[in-house]
Amino acid sequence: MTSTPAPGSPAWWLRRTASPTAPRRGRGRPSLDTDHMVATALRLIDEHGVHAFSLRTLADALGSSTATLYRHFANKDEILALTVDLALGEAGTVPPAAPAGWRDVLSTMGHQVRAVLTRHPSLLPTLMDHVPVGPNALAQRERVLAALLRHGLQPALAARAFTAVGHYVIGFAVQQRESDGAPLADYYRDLDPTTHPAIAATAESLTAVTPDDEFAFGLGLLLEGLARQKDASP
Amino acid sequence: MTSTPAPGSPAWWLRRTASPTAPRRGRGRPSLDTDHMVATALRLIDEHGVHAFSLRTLADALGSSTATLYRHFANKDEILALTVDLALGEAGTVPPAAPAGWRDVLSTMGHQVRAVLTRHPSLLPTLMDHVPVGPNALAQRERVLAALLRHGLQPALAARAFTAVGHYVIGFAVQQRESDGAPLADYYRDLDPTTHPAIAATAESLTAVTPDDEFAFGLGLLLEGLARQKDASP
DNA sequence: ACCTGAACACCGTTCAAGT
DNA sequence: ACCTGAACACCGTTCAAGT
Repeated sequence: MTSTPAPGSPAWWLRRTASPTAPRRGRGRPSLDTDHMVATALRLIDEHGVHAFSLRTLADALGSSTATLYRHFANKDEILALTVDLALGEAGTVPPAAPAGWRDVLSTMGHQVRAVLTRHPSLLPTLMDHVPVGPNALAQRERVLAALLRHGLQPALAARAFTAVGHYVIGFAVQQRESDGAPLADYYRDLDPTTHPAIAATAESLTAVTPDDEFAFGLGLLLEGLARQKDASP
Repeated sequence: MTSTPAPGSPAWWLRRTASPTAPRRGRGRPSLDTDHMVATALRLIDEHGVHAFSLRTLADALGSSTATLYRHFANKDEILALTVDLALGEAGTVPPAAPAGWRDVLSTMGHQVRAVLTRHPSLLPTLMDHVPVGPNALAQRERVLAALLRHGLQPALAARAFTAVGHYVIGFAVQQRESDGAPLADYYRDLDPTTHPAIAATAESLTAVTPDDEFAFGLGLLLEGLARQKDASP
């Protein structure tokens, strides 16, 4: 009895990347069909949000039918996972050409992933659902980890640092996301100061800084903590 | 033209908490119906996962019908938000009775929220969807921020620290969540070492530590970074 | 006044029937 | 061999009809 791995799971990716239906670039006929379908899905999600994305809308945009989609993908989750991986491929080469050190590697990675999320904010829910383990995500993880090891970080610290920066970027994007057109900080500031004095007091200072400054501040804080850890057990 | 706030949004919570249908504890007849419905929803989600949770299953469990649910809640999102807030209410009193300092406050908060997520892992996707702004979430934020201010943290740093710890706990829970029965670390370790040498090398060290140690390590790292920031601009 | 069966407009997924 | 209309079993939400 062979178990069928759930889409988006590591085992599923292993199966998919090993299968002959996986897109082959370089040699042979590239399966442009699949690539085009995923690109179309990404565009639809960017334009109308992941909430409005259905297999019927994708089939319509492709001039096909929903049943045909199942000849290219196992199910909707697979399409969403491929969409996220396609967007992560836009992150560019991480680390940069000549990183000044491990801090530079992680800082660049953080800003590049943030750029991807800024370009595709609708992907945030899907990105949070599963740890991305598609080919582009794996390639990025490999590049960054290799650079960190090259700069002398211990393996355990390198892995944790990669995860910490990734989580920070996603967490920041969630926090920054507006609800109902008004930032969360406005909501906190308008709370009754007598029942929530501390929230109101701290909300004032929240709106003083720009999102970019806030992002850089938190990222610097994270790297500072990592540096302390590195020096503590070198 | 009055805009109808989206469920789960700050504006929506303002409307709901101000409405007479909101549960009133202490005085008058408590609307045990609503509380019981939310508690049942939480139990169903705990038992069968948020994926299997539908209004029909909730109505069946209550011996009622889906249409009746709409006399108590605006829609499904409202029920999910109330479920998350109910679970957050289990976090206990944060900060502890006699915190040794702002580090103790944040550390306790981190461990308590982690305990909630351990008890209700199925709530993770819902918790990531929206920043929780229900009554229990607000009360916790107020308590923690007040304690941080009392211990001398600047308002801006206190707000950032609260958010950073919250994001860290959620991010850790996502990372720890297993997929397909096998931890993510196993997947990384089994990758081809020739194509992904750095991932394989760092994966070995990932499985060496227990989740509890890993959690405490990362939290300590975060607090270390915050301490540096506090000392830099007091 | 309060509740609800049944309908509505969807959804992901499957498959017999077309070419 | 490849595609797809139509069906299936759902879903959240609404409302006319019951009591």
